[in-house]
Amino acid sequence: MSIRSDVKTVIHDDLCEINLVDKRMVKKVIGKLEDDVALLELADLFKAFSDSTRIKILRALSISELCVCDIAAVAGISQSAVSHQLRFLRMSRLVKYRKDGKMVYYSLDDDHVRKLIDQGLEHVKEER
Amino acid sequence: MSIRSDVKTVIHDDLCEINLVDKRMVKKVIGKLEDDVALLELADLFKAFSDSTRIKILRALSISELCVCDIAAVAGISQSAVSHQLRFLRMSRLVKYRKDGKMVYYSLDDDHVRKLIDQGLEHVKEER
DNA sequence: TTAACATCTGAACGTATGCTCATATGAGCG
DNA sequence: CGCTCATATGAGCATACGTTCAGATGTTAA
Repeated sequence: MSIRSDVKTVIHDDLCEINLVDKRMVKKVIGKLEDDVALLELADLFKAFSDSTRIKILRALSISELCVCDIAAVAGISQSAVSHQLRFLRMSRLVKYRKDGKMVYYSLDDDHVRKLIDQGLEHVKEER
Repeated sequence: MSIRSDVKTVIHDDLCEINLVDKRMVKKVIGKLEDDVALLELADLFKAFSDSTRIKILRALSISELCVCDIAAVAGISQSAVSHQLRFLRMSRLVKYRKDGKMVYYSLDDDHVRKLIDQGLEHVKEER
């Protein structure tokens, strides 16, 4: 019930008071900012790209559709690890798959994925 | 010294032998794939975007330069947490800063960062 | 100099993450 | 049917990560 007077605290709801340097700009930024759910989804999207195994898989699939064991060969990791990561990518809707007998072939679900990887690679390459 | 006969094992160096379904395609993909270091850097780049606090900070900075305490206000988290994440982003060379007295103002280091966020947002918004 | 303030930093702690290992499922084949 | 192969999955474990807390640093102003 009491009003917090802790210096470090900023009450977020109504943008008050304490410790704000440029109140107007803070309001403006909060106004433009996407809602928390969207930003969480955005973070989760990038999370899919943030592991070296997964990015290798995604990059490989951006070159060609591949079956699970060939993905493992390309990425140089165990089939089990690949399978776990593919599940992650499937659930993130970044890859799709088709079954052919006992084989399962994976490919990118969406061209955005390719674009994101390309954009990222561009940045990485510039940093050299 | 002994040659592994474990079925699950694929010797990566010379693309051999066991469990490869489409040997030609595997070779082709490996040929096109960036080297491990580049892919690791790529994963690290995306890692910077993969946390909801960091993406919030980056997105806020893509709207306007802000000082630390205003970032904390916008993101709704403690100044200390912000500071730790800013260090991360600084070391990833995604943000730059200028000092003005005791204040420190952060902004995006590079337009690629903005592009990546925009591209990601586009994907997220389409998924609805 | 002292006080107040903005920011930074290290340690500690709980949680999330990615791997391995063992095993399950499910298709093709003899 | 029973075997093999391709893939999937659950448990367990070690490591990585993000936060908080306490305190350090550095700047401004009285």
